[in-house]
Amino acid sequence: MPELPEVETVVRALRRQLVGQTVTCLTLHRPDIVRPPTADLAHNLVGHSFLAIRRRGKRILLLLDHAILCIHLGMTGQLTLAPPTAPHKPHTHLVAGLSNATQLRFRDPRRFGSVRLLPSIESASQDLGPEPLNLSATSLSRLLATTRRAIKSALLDQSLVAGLGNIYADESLFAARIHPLTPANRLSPMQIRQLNQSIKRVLRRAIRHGGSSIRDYISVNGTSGRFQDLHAVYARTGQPCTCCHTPIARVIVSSRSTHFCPRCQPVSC
DNA sequence: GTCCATGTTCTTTA
DNA sequence: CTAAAGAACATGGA
Repeated sequence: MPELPEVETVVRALRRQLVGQTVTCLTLHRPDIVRPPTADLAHNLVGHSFLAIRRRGKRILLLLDHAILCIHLGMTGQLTLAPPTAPHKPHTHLVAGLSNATQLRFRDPRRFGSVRLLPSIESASQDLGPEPLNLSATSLSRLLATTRRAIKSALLDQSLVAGLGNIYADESLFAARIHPLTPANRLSPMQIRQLNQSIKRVLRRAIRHGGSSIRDYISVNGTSGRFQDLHAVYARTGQPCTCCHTPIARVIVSSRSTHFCPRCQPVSC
């Protein structure tokens, strides 16, 4: 489940190896990962160079001279660099040959991922809230005041804040000691400051550890992240809380598994 | 064979 | 009308 830290890890690795490379050829094994379906990827990529690489929320932005290639990893997407001689893993949907004789490969068994051609950097932020790493408590407070949904549900909403998914929403709420079902607009100013700080700390620490390799996530050179070993609540149902040893509980919020410590994250009223 | 994992988008409900 | 909840998508693994 690539979320902000996993995407950031991929982007940093790609930046070192991909910037300056020119696309020499393109093979699209599954054209249905390209959106819109009418976009002519080969025409727009072959002969063009990658000028820069950025991340926006969970989106990977490869800047070309005339457009932006926007890649979303969905749930199981992998973006790797490999020599042409390396065998293709199943579900490899796109292969771009590069001028340094390596290949940029995109595989995605579940095909929730996508590859888009965008006209401008502004269009890459369409429907996305601010970056959580540059967010002030005041801004977060204003955003959360607009909804009465459970805070867990609000944190998953990319149009509110961009980049958190199920793992880091749960980990951030645990670090802030906030119950995931608390209505977003009922958090105290103190809780919001705590949450804002916790989100940043959790995300920075996860980035430092190369993200979480839960199921399919790997970085550009095929290496796994290490942050899954440091999760306090995610996928730890029934195991003792790292802080108070109470068994971690699991509830469903917004039809997603939500993990929390009933003692460290009490319902606040 | 059943159930579960989840990011996004579309549809339905309140 | 709007906000929120729910369904659907896809596929491998337990």
